[in-house]
Amino acid sequence: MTNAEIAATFDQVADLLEFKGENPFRVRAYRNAARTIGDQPRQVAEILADPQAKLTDIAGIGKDLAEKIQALVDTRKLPMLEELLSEIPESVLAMLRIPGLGPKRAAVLYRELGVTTLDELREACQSHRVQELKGFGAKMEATILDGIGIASEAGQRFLWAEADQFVQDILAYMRPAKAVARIEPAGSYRRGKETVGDLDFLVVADHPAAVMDHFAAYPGREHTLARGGTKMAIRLTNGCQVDLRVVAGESFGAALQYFTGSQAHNIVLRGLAKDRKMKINEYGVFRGERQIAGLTEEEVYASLELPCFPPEIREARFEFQWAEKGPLPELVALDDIRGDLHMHTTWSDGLATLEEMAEAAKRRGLKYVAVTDHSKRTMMAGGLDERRLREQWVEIDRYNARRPGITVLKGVEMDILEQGGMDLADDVLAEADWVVASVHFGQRQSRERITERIINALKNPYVCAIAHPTGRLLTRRKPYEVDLEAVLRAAREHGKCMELNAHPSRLDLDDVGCMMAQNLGVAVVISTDAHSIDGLEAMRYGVQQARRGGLTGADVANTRSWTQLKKRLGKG
DNA sequence: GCCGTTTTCGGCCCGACTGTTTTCAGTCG
Repeated sequence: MTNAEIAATFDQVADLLEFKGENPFRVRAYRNAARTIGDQPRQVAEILADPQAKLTDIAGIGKDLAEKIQALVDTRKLPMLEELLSEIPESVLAMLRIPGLGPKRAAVLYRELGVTTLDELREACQSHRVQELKGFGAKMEATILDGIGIASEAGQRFLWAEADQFVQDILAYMRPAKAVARIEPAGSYRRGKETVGDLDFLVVADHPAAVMDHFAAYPGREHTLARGGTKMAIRLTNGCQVDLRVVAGESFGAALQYFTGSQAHNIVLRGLAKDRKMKINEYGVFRGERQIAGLTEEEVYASLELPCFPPEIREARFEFQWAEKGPLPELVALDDIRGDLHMHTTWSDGLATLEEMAEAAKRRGLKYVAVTDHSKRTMMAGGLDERRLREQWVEIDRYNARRPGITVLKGVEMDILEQGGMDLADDVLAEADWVVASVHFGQRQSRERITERIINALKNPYVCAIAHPTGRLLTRRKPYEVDLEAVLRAAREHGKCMELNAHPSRLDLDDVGCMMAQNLGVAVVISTDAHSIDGLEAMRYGVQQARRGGLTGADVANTRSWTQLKKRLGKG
């Protein structure tokens, strides 16, 4: 059983316990465990098999949860969950996705009206049986009825790049308003999460009502969900919820820290404050009644003798351990990237010529690019055979001879064949500067078989990196299954790199994958797999995800010059 | 259910908004 499956199981247990009205801290223990296991860089099955390691060493996993994880790994079953599901039908959990309807009221609906599905709930609302219940009323009934539509499409998250567009539009609308002294986006958007569920904005203003009036007139607004003295929430016509919070200037730092989260990060932070007899809220840091910080985020963290963590790592995963050890390592930044090592041209399925791609990369400040068109097996993408590849390399030589101010490397994206062999002969690979190997065919093979094929490619002396190592970039459907940890171990053994392929809509090797690579000491290459000039822009999304995974410049191979990288790869 | 320089019990982050109440519980982030 994979970490993601175990996490999903614990989340379901938490939902059911919450529904039953169990001790909220017990519920939180399951939620924490789900998050921690989901973020684990190692598969827990591996940890269980390792005599040196213990599950209870993971923060938040005690004796009981360790036993439950063991049971899940051994039997794929959890007796406790089965017991819960025999008491409560799984379908009632859908009710928890209705905004404004939590476990307490959902339990009442189930207990008093026997509602088990969203359809039954709609019927109960329409026949006005809901407003008769104690604690409910006509308004609540209407809210629920409205929310049923949302619940069926709930869980919808937006890709960061999409959310970025919404954010820029809102900022462009809000910033010129007289009432707005300052506005900043916060939340998971600011933390650079791969997907964003809703947007949070923080505003400094003297007259909150004027800000909210302006916000209420935003052209993209569909309707207002809530509005109070300092807080307002709207839904956009595209379905995205936007929260706005107005604060005074002297609380700006505390509020920005608070609304950036993550929630787990804030819980740890407030716990640390409490240990020191201090209190943190969105207005500031307090010792007794006295405010001792709040103007800036730096000040808030400094009051607890902590560094101002970059937003991307505020997930209570490793940042507090980092801070204990000393100054934070410098995370990799877009400016650190010197070359892009995966892109296509009109020689195979790219839209721009070799020269256009090189010039566009140069304008982005890159010093080198590897042109990595497909190999012959990828026929429909116009993959190159040995002869065509050598022809392309003649063109590359000719281009480089003009001293264009950027170095173009002779590369190829070579298929790992269905049977496990390489699509190109070793003699031609030996002439290449940069070979990335990838799985395009036989994606439905078993996890073991695909893992074996990739590990086999890592043994080839001319292969430099594995492209789209988790298969997420290849298809909009389910990616292939692979044992990423085994692949990374093999990469370490053979001194190879792992690619993080970035694309605005999908990323291959996510933040957790980066954490795994870092733990195992495998160098990551952030590259775009660009098929057009605009595709090169995706580098920023890749860097953002690498930062979330805690990677520094030293962890990322293409922050080095090509000369240094070549030396490291043992070439020339 | 977890955790422990207040360690085996008694804590566990904290405040805003809503709707239902008439002082507050539920929900959300």
